[in-house]
Order: sequence, then C-alpha cells, then structure tokens
Amino acid sequence: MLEIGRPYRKLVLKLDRLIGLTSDDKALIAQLPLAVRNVRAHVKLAYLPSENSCLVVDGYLCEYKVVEGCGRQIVQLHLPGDVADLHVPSLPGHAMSALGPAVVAFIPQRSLARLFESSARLQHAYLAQLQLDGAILRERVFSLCRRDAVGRVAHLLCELTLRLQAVGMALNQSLSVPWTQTDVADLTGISTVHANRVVQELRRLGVVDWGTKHVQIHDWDTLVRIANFSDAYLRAGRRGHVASNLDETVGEAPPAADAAREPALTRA
Amino acid sequence: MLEIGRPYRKLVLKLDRLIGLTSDDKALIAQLPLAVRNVRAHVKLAYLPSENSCLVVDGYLCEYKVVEGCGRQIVQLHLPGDVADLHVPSLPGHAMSALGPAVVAFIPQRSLARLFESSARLQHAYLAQLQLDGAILRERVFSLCRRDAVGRVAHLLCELTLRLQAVGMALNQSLSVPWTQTDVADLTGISTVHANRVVQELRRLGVVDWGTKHVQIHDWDTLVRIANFSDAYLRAGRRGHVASNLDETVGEAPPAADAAREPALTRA
DNA sequence: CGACCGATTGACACAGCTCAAATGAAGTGG
DNA sequence: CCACTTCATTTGAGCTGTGTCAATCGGTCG
Repeated sequence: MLEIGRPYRKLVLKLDRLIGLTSDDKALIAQLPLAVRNVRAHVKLAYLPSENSCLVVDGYLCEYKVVEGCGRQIVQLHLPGDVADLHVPSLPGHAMSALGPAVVAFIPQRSLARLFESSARLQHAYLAQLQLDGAILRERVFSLCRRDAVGRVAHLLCELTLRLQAVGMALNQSLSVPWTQTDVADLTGISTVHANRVVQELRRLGVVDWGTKHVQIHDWDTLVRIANFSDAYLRAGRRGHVASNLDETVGEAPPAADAAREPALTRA
Repeated sequence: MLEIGRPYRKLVLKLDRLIGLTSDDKALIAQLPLAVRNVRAHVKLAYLPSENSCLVVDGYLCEYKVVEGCGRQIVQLHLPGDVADLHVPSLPGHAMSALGPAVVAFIPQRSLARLFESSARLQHAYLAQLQLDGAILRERVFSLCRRDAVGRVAHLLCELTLRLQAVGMALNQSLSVPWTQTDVADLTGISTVHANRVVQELRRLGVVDWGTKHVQIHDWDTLVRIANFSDAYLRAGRRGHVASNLDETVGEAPPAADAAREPALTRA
C-alpha cells in the first residue's frame, strides 16, 4: 500500500496549507530531482555530509540518539511530507532510521537551495516549516515534563492524527502505525513494559483500537481530554497566524501611540 | 552590572563563531534599529503579532507554558545573543518572560527581513541559528527522557556554560544565574523540592558553588560526567560542520560510483 | 519444528512527588 | 531599629507512577 506516484504530493499539500503556494511554486517542487527508495525499519540512513535532504513519502522516519549500553531515544519524528535534514544525524551517537517500512526520497541540498533562490515564497514556506518543527519539539518538551505516561501516548496519537490529516492521510481517524511498543516507548520516554500497560489502558477505556500496524481512534474527545491536547501549536508558522490570547494583556494601558510601536510589558 | 553598550555585540560574536561574518555583515547588524529595555522577572513580554523580535542583551529569557491550575513549564531558554521570536508566545497558554533581571532589545521583524535580503550570509546565519536551536531542543528531549534529576541539572549547567562562553561570558566557569530554585525546577521538569535536593547534592559533591545569583563550577570534569555531556550538538548548524561518526558506516560497501551520488543505507 | 521477536503479565524497588512546616533573607513601613 | 510581610530555601515523611527483572505466550519465518 506504499505510495509510489507523485512523491512530492504530501509536501505540496502541507506547504500549501501552511502558507499557500502558487501553481508556479508547485511546479517548481514537482521538478525537484528525487531519488525514491524503500527503507525497512532499523536500517540506518547514512548521509553524505550536507549533500542530501530526505523527503518522507510514506511511513515514518525518526532521529534517535543511542543510549549508552543499549537502547535508543527518539528525539524527532518525521511524517510523510516532512523533509528531514540528513546531516543532522551526523552528530555522534545520533542516527536516523525508519519506524516500520517507509518510502523516502533523497533530494540534493543544492537543488533545494536553488529552489529557494527561485521562489521567495517557497523559502518562506521552508522557514515556516522550521518554525512548526520547533513548536512541535517544544510541545514535546512540555509533554515529557507535565504529562504522565498515558497522557503522553494519547498526546502523541492526537498530534499524529492532525499531522497526518494535514497531508491527506488518517481520514476518519484511522492511522497506519506500524510501530512496535518499543518504538512507542522510545518516542514517549517510558519503558517498553509500561508502554504496553498504557496501550492496554487506552484500549480498556475504549478510546482506541490499537492493532499491530493500525490504530483506529474511536473516541476523539476522550483522547483529547486524556492528552490535554490543543492543536494550536500545530498552526505555528502559518501565514496570517495571529495571537489568539491577546486578551491576556487586555486591561493594560490601552494601546497608546508609543505602545503601538513596541511590545508592551505586562505584570504577570 | 547589566550591559548597556553595543547591545548587538553578543549576537555578532555568536553568529561569527557559527558561520563567520564579514565586516560588512557586522556593520549591517550594528545598524539594526533597537529599542533596548530593562525587564524584571515575572514580567510578561507581550507582542504585537509578528511585529518584533527580541534580542537578549543580558540575562535570560524563557518561553513557558502555563500549567492548568498553577505553575508553568519552561519550554525554551534564551541566552544573551539569542533572538527570540516574540510571536511564538502568541500561542494560547504560552508566554515569554525573563528569569531574573534582563536587558532585551526589540527589533522590528521588518528590519530583520530587510537585513536578510541585503546579505545572504546573514540569512544563512539565521538558518544556522534555527538549526542550532533545534539541536538544543532535541538534546533537551533526550535529557528529559534519559537523565535523572541530577543529570538534568548538571547538563543544564554544562550547556549554559558553553553557550555563555560562545558569547564571551562565563569565563573561568563562573555563571551569573539569578534564578530561583523554582526556575530550575521549571526548566528541568522536576519539582521545586527536588530541585533543592539536587542543588544540595551538587554542592555536596563539590562540583559547584551554587549561590543565590551565581554558580561557580569547581569540577568541570565531574560535572560533565554526571551530566553525560557532550558538546557536539552545540556545533550543529556550524559552517563546515561535517559528520564525525562516519566511521560507523565504514566497512560497508566502499563508496561505489552510485553510492557516491546518494546516501547509503546501513543495516543497524 | 525450532528460533526469534513482540506482546503480555506479575512482583518488587525506587526516584521523585506531594503535603506540611520551619527557617532564612530581603524589603517595607512605622 | 524594630515588627511585619513576603518570598526563597530547606527539611521531613509518606505515597505513587514507572522502572527493572523475569517469565510466559503467541505469531512468523525459514
């Protein structure tokens, strides 16, 4: 069921949704030279330093750090439509591999650079994407600090669903998740044993149907409640993204002439 | 002791160290319009959406997320020389404030945009900076998953030291740290009570002298060992940054003609 | 059929949390 | 210069979510 045609489709979908693309932009992306490859789980993606980026076409890619002794910790998860920087894992102890079978497309960084030179909008999209990745990472930090194991896994599912839907997948909340429970553990910072208990708990609550390679979400609202999920951070970097909590500073000095020119300071 | 002159000095230092700047670049940065302000702790930095960025001149800025009920979780820490995006905290529940007294400079984003148009190298520096921030966040994720409380705090100190030294501060490992132990707790994802116990443990081991507003590191090597610290990730985004673990793929098929053109896949 | 990997279960240990209270330090007003 | 407040640090004592260890079970593949 792995997609082979139009490998850039999801990337275009995502960027279009993020900041909007012209048809010229889309054509430019479609012309990128891609070397499409199938990757199996546990196969390390090597890199020729800084020479290629890696577009996820289908499946999941993760950057992980090897833990001394054994095991790994996944520090970032890439979904279809994401562009992973292959030179990041050139850090010692870091590596990149697929979770479950995946399809990727290698793109010469030089081609990407040329792409950005030819379209300021696409460059902007790239920046927006970077910002979004940052927002996702920060939410992850929050998750690790303030959510318990069940909350973390639930949050992961919520995020996954929305990110997949942003590239036209996971419609009717049915996710392809060809991960082992060890993968889930490495993603959420819990032990394998506990990951199992969490999965069972989510099943018991009837919020998900968690199969070997598939997750069907039955009760989105409850899942969101368990995860304490809010999708706001997934909109970071979006065009026309405006503050939605400006009310917090309401009651302060009304925007006087100079207050309008520089940020206000608000007593917490 | 707060610095008032040449507010962009640390930024220039950092970018120069990161990718190298020409004197033209430095002059461009020096010409940026800055609105310098003193900020006290617990004062929220408000934002006019997307209108300003915020250069940390002295002290620390943090982005945090409010925890339901009470408390906050710090998701990102900005040091002198860092440029914080003021529109990030426009996410609901997010905010930005200083840890201890700080000096910041507001920069209109429009000016930054113009800056990048006039110098491709500076734009590149900005990207490198974004990448570095990402690497720091990913290391933080790792820390939260795989280091115990003492390790996390030790790692925070190590990172702090190197990042400060990159902007000419913290020479001879004496750090200005005007934080409360609650701040440390919010940074590392532990409770205030436990933060106290960790600080005491570090003192007891004789690795640091942790005063109210200052930390003096006495035994760097031990601190590094406790933190399991490696500074590699702090070099992410650097110019000429090359893979240092290429040896891992040594022994694979020698770089054949086509292997040289696209990344290799290595059995983990 | 045997080997292997992932899922599952149970028993136990402990790092770190919570609650609660005492102590210390810094500032404020009289 | 002294009460008084406020905030940060410190200490103690249980409690609990997760980790660890160790089996068992089930499916898959050669």
